[in-house]
Amino acid sequence: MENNNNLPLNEQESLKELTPEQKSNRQLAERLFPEDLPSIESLLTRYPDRELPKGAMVTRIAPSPTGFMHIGGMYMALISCRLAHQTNGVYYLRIEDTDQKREVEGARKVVTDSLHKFGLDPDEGEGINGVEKGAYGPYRQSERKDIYKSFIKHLVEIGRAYPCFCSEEELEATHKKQEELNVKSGYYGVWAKYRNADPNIVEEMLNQGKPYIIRFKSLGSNENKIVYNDLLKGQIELPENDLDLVILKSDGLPTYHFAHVIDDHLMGTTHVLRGDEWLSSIPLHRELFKAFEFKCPEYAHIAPINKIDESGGKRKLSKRKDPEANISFFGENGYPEVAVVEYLMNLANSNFEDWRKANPDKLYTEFQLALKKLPDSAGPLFDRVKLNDIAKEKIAGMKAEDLYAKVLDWSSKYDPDFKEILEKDPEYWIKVFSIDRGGNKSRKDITMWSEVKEISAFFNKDRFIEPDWSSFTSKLNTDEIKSIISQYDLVFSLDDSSDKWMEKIKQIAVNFGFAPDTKTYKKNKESFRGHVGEVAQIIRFAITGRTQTPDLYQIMQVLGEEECRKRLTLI
RNA sequence: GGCCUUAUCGUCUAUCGGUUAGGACAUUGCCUUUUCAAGGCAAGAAGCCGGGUUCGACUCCCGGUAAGGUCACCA
Repeated sequence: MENNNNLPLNEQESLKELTPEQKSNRQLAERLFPEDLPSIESLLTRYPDRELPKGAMVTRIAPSPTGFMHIGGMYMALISCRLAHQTNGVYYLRIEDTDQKREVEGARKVVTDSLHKFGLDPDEGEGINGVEKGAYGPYRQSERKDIYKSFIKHLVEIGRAYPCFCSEEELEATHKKQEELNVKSGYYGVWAKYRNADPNIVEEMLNQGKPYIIRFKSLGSNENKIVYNDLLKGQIELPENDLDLVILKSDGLPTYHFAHVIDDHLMGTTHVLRGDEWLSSIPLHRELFKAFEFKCPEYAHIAPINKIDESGGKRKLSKRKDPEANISFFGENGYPEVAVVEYLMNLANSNFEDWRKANPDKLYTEFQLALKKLPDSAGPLFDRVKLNDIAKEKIAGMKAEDLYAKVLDWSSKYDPDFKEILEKDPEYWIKVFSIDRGGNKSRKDITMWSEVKEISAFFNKDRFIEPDWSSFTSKLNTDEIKSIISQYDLVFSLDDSSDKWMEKIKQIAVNFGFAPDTKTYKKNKESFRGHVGEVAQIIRFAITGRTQTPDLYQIMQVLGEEECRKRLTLI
């Protein structure tokens, strides 16, 4: 059995020899936490140091379950994952659900599913099946209440934490007063009402059942500086923390600051990668680590992904205003996940794209991500155009079969109509997707799966719409266009080789006063009305209703003779 | 307002005192081409401002300016 007050026996025996202050602290701790809590010693044994090879990094991603997976969170997860795995370390997931107000149903699943989708499943913590793995759990902060309480109780015992009964109004009032007096605002020094409160008063408040929170008793001074070395930003001088900040909320859950210190210590995190909004909390966190005599992890404070806002300023991608802030945006539009990942890799280490160019076939995980090369600037702007380019490149490199599978998968979720069309004749659609695909001259015309239906609409024989010739501009008149098409209808054969096919179009072009190729045309522009391209364009438009398509010869091969004839006689 | 961070082509960035300031995306042009793409080649495009230090500064220092962050019982 645990003893109740977490004290080694010999100290318990010498309880009587404590100073009055120590004694009262211990009584207070007992009064505040009468429940049976695990002892610090037992916790420290329960979470032993990790046995990892030298240089191994233990990283984590610690989202709060808001039902929304931010692209910035994914960026952080990617970097954390790469760094840990590159060093044979551990990358784990911890759910930071200490804010009950923000609790959203099914939010954890959004996190695990998103991570899974992008190939960033954690080594420890909750997986897609909802089951936790790993020996350093539980990995949900709401399930670690007793752990936090044990440590807070310890802090009270040693006089480094105390209850505060201030109401919201009271706090606001001090803040106002501080503003009037033009002094630093916050709960500190003389402004910390309950910092050195009379034990009797505290006891009375407690007896009255007054609501309270627990504050950390800071020993720092705003006048002093601490020197901190950020993995990204280098050496930074910050003022010491002197605020008695809340560590345990009235709902019995810890604040981020406290949970961070306890969890990252117990779980053996070596490198904390987090948003740079945390940078100014470093003095507090350092003091907290010191209070427990824990070793401080290394930190890298990473700037968020931004966008230009309405007024021209930079702002973090916003959950409410920017659809692309939500990682699900990319799935809904049908971006290949790997394109998003590689875009993010590029943001993380700008030399990634050079590596990618030199190693087009390697997995991105073979790239050595350098912590030192993470940008230490103010935060990049999200560049959809650049992402699009990467996506096009990725899709162009895919096999027709894989493309079919991906588009089918996407459609079954977001476009059942297209799914049905695709499933009707898989072989046909794979042939469609094979056009201009493979080799190094693949078309880069698809950015996301959602575009495929529209781009390949003319391949859908059942729904082919008669081309709208009024939108077609040509130096040829309607009669000539009609004549070209009917002439072509007479001569074309699907048995023709691509050369022969070309020959026939050239012949028609010549009949109508066009040069058979661009070279001839350019040499002697005056003698021709144009070159064969313009005639081919007419046939293209008749067959597809479009001016931009892949190779027309192959299109006709896939469409088949009957369909081609049908379309050539429509006009 | 205090404290902290950041500042190079339109965008992401390289450079760690001496470079014609490099690359990628985007843009434009040319070549190639049956169209459209792709591809190849090329062009335009940048050191916030002002002071220092130095033989020499994008790089180091100081000041200004601008942008971002932080100053919660949210993380």
